Amino acid sequence: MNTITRKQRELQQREKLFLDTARQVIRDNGVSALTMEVIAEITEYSKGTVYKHFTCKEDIMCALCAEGVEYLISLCSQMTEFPGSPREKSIIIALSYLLYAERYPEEFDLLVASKNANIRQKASPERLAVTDEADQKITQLIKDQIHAAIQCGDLTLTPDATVDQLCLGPWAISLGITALYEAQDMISSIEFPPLQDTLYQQLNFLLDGYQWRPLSTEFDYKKTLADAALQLAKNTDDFSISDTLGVQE
Amino acid sequence: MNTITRKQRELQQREKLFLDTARQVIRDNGVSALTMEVIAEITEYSKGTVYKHFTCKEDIMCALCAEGVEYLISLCSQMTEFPGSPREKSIIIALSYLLYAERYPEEFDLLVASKNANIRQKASPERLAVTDEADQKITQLIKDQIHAAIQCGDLTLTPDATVDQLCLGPWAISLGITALYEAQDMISSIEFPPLQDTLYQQLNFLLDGYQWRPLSTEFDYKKTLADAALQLAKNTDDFSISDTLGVQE
DNA sequence: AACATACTTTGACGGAGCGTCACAGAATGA
DNA sequence: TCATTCTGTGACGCTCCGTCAAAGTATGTT
Repeated sequence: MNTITRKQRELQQREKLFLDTARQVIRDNGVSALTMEVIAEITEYSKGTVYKHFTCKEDIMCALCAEGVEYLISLCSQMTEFPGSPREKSIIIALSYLLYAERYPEEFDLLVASKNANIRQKASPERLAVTDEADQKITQLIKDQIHAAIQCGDLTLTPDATVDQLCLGPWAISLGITALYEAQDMISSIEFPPLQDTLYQQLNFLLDGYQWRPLSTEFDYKKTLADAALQLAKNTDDFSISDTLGVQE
Repeated sequence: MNTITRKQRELQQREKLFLDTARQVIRDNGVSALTMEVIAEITEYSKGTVYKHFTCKEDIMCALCAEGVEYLISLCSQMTEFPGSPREKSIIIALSYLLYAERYPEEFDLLVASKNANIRQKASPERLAVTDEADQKITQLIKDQIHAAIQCGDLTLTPDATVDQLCLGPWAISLGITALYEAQDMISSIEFPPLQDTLYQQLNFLLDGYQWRPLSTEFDYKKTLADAALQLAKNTDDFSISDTLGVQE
């Protein structure tokens, strides 16, 4: 009877092994180095066995994305535990995104690529449901802040703007800026300041445009960021985080 | 003597033929259908000849991107000839971007993908220089509006914001929103209003955050958009443009 | 223990597509 | 007419994908 659960457990473990291996390959040698054969070789299973878990290469990529978003969520929830206004927390969420993109650029590329139809239509529906669930959780985090801001009077919805729309803005600007920065070497027409500065600044402009109080002119969000980074650094024992976010005590 | 120029002309014509063919393949059957063999077959040349023009598949993709941006620039310059304030023109530029993305989603995917390192590092340096030049032109269009706005007092730079940074914002938000909309079927957590509404709205919020006058509360940019769309429709004899931009008389 | 049955794993295989290069063929010039 | 140079070709080798028949292993039955 409990052999079934043992089998299932083993299967789960193996899936984790495959995914961990895939992630490591990407971190070491980039997305282009990720092949089914390589995963099979490293894990000492055969290709056929890998295909028992993942319908195709895109399926693995989407699975990695979902895990990436889950990691992002764990960063966010650690950082938003820190007390602060909804706007402070929103900024912290966006900068968690950046933290992820800076540390694992190859995986972030995957995240951008997986928003593309050609990848998604190959992945299995089951896998896509999982990635959707992860996306749902992270948008919920942002939506929560928007709702909280409305509740406490920091933010007032204009008739033609919904919570969903306000949520799209920060998401899009984080995605867009980070994607552009990936290509900065190839765009000579613009002088790129450090990524974190641009994202911090543009996000503040956008939220100021929403009239989301306290405005960036009324409150120093740099301090929020520094505190949150320190908090996270303590939690994870990793003090390079403060560097990445460009905050110094 | 002039046989050299004839040869060159023929070569240029053939390159155009290859690119037009590639674009058509993508429009008809998507990026995944684009193979070197297919281009050779359709044009009735051999694969080797195609490789005389393009170092690899990514090279063709980057060439198509550059042409796409050139098309975008032609849209923009048509629309910005229309009289208006710098902010009006900036909004028109962003919505040209949308116009392109809506009409040729597959080609827009390419544009997003080509911002990714894995594509760029395969393409030839010569080709990348051309795409960079195109990017340069379009950022210049935005920068021109920012400079004009500063000149006439509509916009004041804060000490920590440069023209380049202000230029990144609208670019990133246009890119980010359009990319997210490509994936909207797979993101169930957000109710997506029509793309043009979201972009129009978020861009206004962002520019309001810049304190770029006239603010969206002081001026009806919907009218600008409708006028510009009508202008472009007349220029191109294509009245579906007004529909795409969601403006009605 | 011996056998039957069901499940798991394997890697050889066919296929798609990339990029190359030796050679065939055309153009140019002497 | 022949030599030389330039151009185009497509067969070939390679990599990687995804499949599937067959080998191997576990479980259950007598």
